[in-house]
Amino acid sequence: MEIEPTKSELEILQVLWHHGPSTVRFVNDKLNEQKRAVQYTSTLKLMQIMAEKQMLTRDESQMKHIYIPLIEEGQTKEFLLEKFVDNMYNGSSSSLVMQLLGNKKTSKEEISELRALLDEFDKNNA
Amino acid sequence: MEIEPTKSELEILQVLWHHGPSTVRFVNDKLNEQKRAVQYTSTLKLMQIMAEKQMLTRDESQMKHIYIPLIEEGQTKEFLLEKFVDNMYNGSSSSLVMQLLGNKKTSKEEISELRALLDEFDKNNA
DNA sequence: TTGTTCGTACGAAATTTTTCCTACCTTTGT
DNA sequence: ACAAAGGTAGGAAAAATTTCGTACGAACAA
Repeated sequence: MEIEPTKSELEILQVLWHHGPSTVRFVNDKLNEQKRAVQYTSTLKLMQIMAEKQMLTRDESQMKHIYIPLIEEGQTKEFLLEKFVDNMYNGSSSSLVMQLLGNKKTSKEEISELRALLDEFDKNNA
Repeated sequence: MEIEPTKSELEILQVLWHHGPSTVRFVNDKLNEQKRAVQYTSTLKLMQIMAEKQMLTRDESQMKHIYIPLIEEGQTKEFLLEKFVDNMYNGSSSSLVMQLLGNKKTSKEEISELRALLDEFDKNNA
C-alpha cells in the first residue's frame, strides 16, 4: 500500500465504500448533504484525478460514468490508522485507547462495546 | 479548540511536547534524526509561522530563541483523534478498536495492555 | 582584527491540494 | 425542431502547505 488518499479523496472513498459504485452526481449529492457545499465539477475533477491515480476505476459504457473504488476499505483504513498511531502515539495503540477512554464524548455504550470486542478477541485467541 | 496543526506542525509539536521548550536548532536536529531531511531555515520558518498562529510562543531574551508550545498535548490529540474517528469510522470508537485488534501489527502486549486499561476504567466507573 | 560559525528575518518559490470556469456533447421534454 | 437540463473534458486559478535562498547581525576562535 503506497496510496495515501488526501482528506477530500477520503470523503469520496467513504461514499463509494458505503454505497458501492456510484456516479459523480450521487457522490456529489452525498457530500453536500453530509459534509459541505461543493460544486459538481469539483467533485468530478477530483474523481477523475483519483481514477488517474488508480484509486478508482470507472465504467464508461454509459454516459453517466460509474466510479468504482480500486482500493479496499479495510486495508486502506488499517494503513491510515497505523500511520495515525505512529505519528500521534509513537506507535502505541494502548495510548490511543487510553485517550479514547478519557474522552468525554466516548459514550458508555461505546465502552461496553469495546469490552465485548476484547472478550470476543480473547475467546478466539485463547 | 479551533487549531488544527498540519502534518509538519504536528511533527514540531511532538518534539516540543516530548522535550519541552527548545530552540529551533534542537527541533530541527530531532526532525532530521527521527523523521526526514529538512533544512534549518525551513524548520525556523515553520516555527515562526506557528508562533504567529499562536500555536507556539517564544522567549526572545536570548539570541537563541526558545519556543514553547501554547496548545496542550492531551487536548490537541483528543481533538485530532475525535476528528479521525468521525472521518474514518463515522464516530464509532469501537469500530476503530476493532480495526486495531484485527491489525497484525498490534502486538499481544498491546492487547493485554488494552484489557488492563479497560479493567482499570471499569473499576473507576463502577 | 578578521574570518568563520551560528542565529534570525524576510521574501519568494515550489509543491500539493482543492476549486471552479468554459466548452462542448448527449439526453429529455415541449 | 429546439430549448433546457445534465453529462464529461480540460485548463486554469486559488488556497494551503512546505521549502529554501539571501541578507545580515551576533558570537566566537584564531
